[in-house]
Amino acid sequence: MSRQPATTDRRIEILKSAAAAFRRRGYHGASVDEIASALEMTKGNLYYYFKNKEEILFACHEYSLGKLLVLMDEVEAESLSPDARLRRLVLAFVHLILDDLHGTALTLDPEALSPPLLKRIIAKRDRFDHGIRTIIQQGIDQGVFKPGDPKMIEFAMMGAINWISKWFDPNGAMTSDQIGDAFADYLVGGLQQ
Amino acid sequence: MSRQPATTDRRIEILKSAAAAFRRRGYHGASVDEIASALEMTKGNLYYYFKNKEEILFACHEYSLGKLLVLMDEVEAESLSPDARLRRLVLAFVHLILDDLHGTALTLDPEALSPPLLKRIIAKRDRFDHGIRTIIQQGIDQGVFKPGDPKMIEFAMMGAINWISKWFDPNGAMTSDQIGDAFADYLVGGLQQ
DNA sequence: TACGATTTTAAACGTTCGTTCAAACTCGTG
DNA sequence: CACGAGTTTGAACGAACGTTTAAAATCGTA
Repeated sequence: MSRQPATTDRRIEILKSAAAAFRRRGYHGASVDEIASALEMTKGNLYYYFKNKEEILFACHEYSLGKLLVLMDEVEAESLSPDARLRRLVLAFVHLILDDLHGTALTLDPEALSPPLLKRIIAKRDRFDHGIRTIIQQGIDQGVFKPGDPKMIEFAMMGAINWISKWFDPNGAMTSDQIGDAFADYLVGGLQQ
Repeated sequence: MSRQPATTDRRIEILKSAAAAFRRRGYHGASVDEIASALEMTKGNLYYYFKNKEEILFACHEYSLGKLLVLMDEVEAESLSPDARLRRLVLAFVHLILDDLHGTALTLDPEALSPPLLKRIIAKRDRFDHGIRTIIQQGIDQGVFKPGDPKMIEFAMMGAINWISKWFDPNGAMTSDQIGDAFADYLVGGLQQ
């Protein structure tokens, strides 16, 4: 286990501050100065760690999607029935979004990225989407899920989960555990026949 | 039936152009000039119809929410069972978003509004949320829906539907009819026991 | 046609923002 | 202590943007 260089830590701090700012105001609404000030650094200093603002947004997406795909790989490695597998993914996804990414997931407007960077993000997201869809299709094929269009169902599920960041209140009554359970019950339970 | 003044028509055209721009680039990412150019008018001219950019965003939200609440009132006036009523609302909601508002609904970042305007938007949105939740609660009480937290279920439903604007492609294979049916099947059908 | 109200224009403004850069500072190591 | 690489600063820039404004154009109507 080699220690990662100090700049990596700093880069991650910047990403967290940037993600928070982007979440609050959107990519164009958040200023570079705002991201830097939250870390008590000057905005010029950010450019020692990142080439420009767009690269920061890109890194945010890479970070989130990376975690998501690791999650997917882990769950795929387990031998579970489609419904158990889907439930585990929903729970883990909700927890990842709320506890780790603090509401940030696929919500940080990717359209703000220039085409070449956007393409790379979409490619990763597609891998995740495809994984979910495959599980749904398997569930339908095996008769544990009601018949339906896996693509539409997956879009609905992902929308429901991604939307959480719009209403979640860390100081509110609902914990991420409760939200995860409620969502799994509704989104996966509703699929079972 | 009195004809509405010409300025009203022009205002609506502006709102449509603005909504499209806001949808593409977000409120801060879309420029006033972009909104005006699409209508072949100068940006200065916009200020004859609206006080400022924020008022345009506010009017977009008022317009959308107004339609949503009219919808809700219409459905409430019909005497239907909770499941039929919820299904009708989901279908109408999907159609409203896709056919009429062209993907715009509660997605146009409301957080960009200043507190006083935001408050008015939230108040309207709450009325709609409450209406949906009431139907879900009635369904649970009457035993046609599985037990669950109406608030979480409503958040999940609204998230799924609002998210449609992120992936919908007007030139794609899915029509708004098909999407509506698929969503109603999954979101309402999954609730029935 | 002529008048007044409505609508549009084009230029200018003040500000904010992303980015650059040369100089200054920090800190571990020889 | 001295050196040099790594890091931070603060000021400056050019461009983009929202908004204002006075003048011009348009249009309905008498």
